[in-house]
Amino acid sequence: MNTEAKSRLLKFGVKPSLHRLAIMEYLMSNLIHPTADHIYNSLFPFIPTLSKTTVYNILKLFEEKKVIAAIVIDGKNTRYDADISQHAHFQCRKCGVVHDLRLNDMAPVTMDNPDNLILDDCHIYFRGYCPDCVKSVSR
Amino acid sequence: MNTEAKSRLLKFGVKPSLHRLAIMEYLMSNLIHPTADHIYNSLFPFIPTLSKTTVYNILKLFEEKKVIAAIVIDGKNTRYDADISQHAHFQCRKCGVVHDLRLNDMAPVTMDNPDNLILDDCHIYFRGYCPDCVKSVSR
DNA sequence: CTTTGTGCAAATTCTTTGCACCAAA
DNA sequence: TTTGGTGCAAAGAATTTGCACAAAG
Repeated sequence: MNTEAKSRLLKFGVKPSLHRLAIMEYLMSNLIHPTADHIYNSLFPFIPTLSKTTVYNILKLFEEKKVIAAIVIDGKNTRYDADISQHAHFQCRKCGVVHDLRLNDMAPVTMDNPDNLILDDCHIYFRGYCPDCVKSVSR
Repeated sequence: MNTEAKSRLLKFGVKPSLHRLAIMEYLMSNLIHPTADHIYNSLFPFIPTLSKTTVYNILKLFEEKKVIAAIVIDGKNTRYDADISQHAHFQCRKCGVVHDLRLNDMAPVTMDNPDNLILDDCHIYFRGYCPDCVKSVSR
């Protein structure tokens, strides 16, 4: 059911076209931090009229409206996450998979902000190796 | 004087060629998180034989040897930082400038790591607007 | 010599843009 | 009938690769 996807879009002021709903629903039910390419390839079999430009357009719109979060870790592919709660990410240097990590017990943090920067959002990510990959890597 | 640059390279097991020294020295005295392009353009006038490929080669080598840190925030340009102490970054959404931010009083952090991921490094960055840019942005 | 560093040009990859068409309000 | 969503092809930008030459030990 894409009623959840629909209300999510409406909540953030995004008009729910069929393609937008499909992508939103895909993101909500596949919290694997997919790339634009991944999303396109997954949906194309079911929506043969879908174009990659549209996927990029829609992801950009979603990000601007803050419906989803864009995750940039390796500078190669931008990944997308329908889970916009505050959490950290991990990416394996070898296979590239991205996992969620939830930090516990983080004390209130203060920081010097001598330049009076306006801070919008905070991203935390770790890099390393997943158990499968670490075996096959000479480190 | 590039004696600091030289000892830095030797410390991390990088043979100090002239180009490597020049780039290392540039990074150590310009903690502005430059891009590969920025480094190339800054050094080219003084080293006319320098090629961009070499800049990329050397930066990649430095990063692998952990002489410097690569900073990926916007997925557009990788930036490089000779300051490898643990600190956070800020990038302005408008002008793209990157600043350092130092977090104080962070309590020991625990996290669930159900997948037994091997965590190598941690990056923290904020996005927002610098004081100059926030004026000219309708938000 | 043999290894390593460098450089040119071409290729690759991800993403954006220009523009035209189509659908909905 | 005006706005906005979509799609194709081309452009763009950052980085990598293949290969050849040069330098160093």
